[in-house]
Amino acid sequence: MDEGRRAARRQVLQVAAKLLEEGGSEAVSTRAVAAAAGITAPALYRMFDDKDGLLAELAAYGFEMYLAEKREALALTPDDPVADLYRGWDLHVDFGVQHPAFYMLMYGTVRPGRRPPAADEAHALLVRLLGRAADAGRLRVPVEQATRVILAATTGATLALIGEGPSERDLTASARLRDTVIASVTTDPPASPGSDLASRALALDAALETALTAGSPAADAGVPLRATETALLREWLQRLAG
Amino acid sequence: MDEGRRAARRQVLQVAAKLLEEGGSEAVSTRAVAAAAGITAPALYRMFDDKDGLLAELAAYGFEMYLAEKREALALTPDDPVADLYRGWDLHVDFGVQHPAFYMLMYGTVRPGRRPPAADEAHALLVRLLGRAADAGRLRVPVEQATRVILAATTGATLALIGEGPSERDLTASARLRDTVIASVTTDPPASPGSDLASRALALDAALETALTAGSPAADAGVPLRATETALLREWLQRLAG
DNA sequence: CTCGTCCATGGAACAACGATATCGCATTTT
DNA sequence: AAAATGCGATATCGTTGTTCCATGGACGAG
Repeated sequence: MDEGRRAARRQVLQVAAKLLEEGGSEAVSTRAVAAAAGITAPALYRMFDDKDGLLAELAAYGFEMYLAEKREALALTPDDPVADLYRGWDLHVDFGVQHPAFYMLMYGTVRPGRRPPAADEAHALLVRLLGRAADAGRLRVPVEQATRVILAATTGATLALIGEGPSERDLTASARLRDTVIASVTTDPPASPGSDLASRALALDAALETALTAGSPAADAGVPLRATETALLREWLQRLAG
Repeated sequence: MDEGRRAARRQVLQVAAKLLEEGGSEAVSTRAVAAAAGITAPALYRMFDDKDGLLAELAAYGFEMYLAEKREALALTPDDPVADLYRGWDLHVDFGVQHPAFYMLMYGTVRPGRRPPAADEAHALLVRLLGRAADAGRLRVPVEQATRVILAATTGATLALIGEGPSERDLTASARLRDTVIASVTTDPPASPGSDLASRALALDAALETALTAGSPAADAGVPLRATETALLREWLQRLAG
């Protein structure tokens, strides 16, 4: 009857999860969990060794919920690895603001020595996402480094959002940080040569314009071309941009 | 004799800080602090109302240390607001990894309702730094938003570094995130027209190169210039870059 | 069917914690 | 000088994490 054991554990974890979501981490005491689960304190101590053991399994339970949500939502996108990164960020932040106590338990409790082993699954999911991006040639840094950067930024943004009350919550900062960080580790989709040429030509033309009109007369001292040459150059630039 | 009160408070806070740094947050119990400070529990409860009050003032004490370090180090730079942002990031992270327990108390304890009032000083310092950058025209987003973005990214990076053991600590991720985030809210320094021209000319030349060598022969279909014209254009671009 | 052994169980208890009331003493006031 | 007042320390309360020990039931042997 080992199955009964696991079912009992799961039921205890469910009631502990309910206590955590409703009353925060302070509501999760061994006595409260045991009483709410209809068992006695020593029984709970036989299931999970410590309170730390209970909290560790509770965190694992949270990661299960998190991964279930995330996998379900990510399965919809067929194959755009970078778009999956954006969706992954938003799902992570959403989970954090909708389950703040769980999120604090899962990501906010950092102890210099301890690393929650349950977090490795979520870590692996992010690594897999980034691995697919790397396989598609859309990553400009190693997967390992991209993982660290994205994870740090995501948890920072989520914890900041949790810290603000639900009223003054400003999602634009999270969105900005998301766009910036993801753009910094990924590369743009292969653009058509024409548009790339066009933008660069326009930029060079604008730079020439400012260089020529900066200091009134004889301003072309910084431009190592004759006036006729720059004129023809700018005409070609216009044609490239067109 | 109100001064004696404040001196006593300060001494209690100092011994509490020592307990915190040596034994982590678990070592900071009202009894331990009172015993180590040579006072009794009720005396400690008269100085600070609650344990939360003690922890709040302890966090304020930490922010004092933090701001002292930061102001001292930042005073050295005369006036390059964006460089100050980089230094501010590194100082923040350094403080976090060197005082993990204090950092967790100051930045890691986020409760949906409570905001530590002592953090406002550090927040104000960052706002001041960003305000100077904005005055210098180096900010491309409002100060408020830049503050949120930088603070979230910094705390995320620092908490991640604290979470890793002191052995496998990887500072490159923090540096990469720092460069990315700061670059995303600031604008490049007004470059001299010459160097600006040079970089843009080089970029356009590279784009031309890829456009020409992309698809084997007759690749100049996307370049609306004759072969001789592109040759002369590229020569001028080289001269601009030189 | 009865008995004995083994083991999970749960009530009770221990230690430490946050927090407070009661008592004694010193100082001040009339 | 006697009463009043304010302060600090001892003792205490309720709660938490954790464990001990007696109890009771399950299960195999005779």
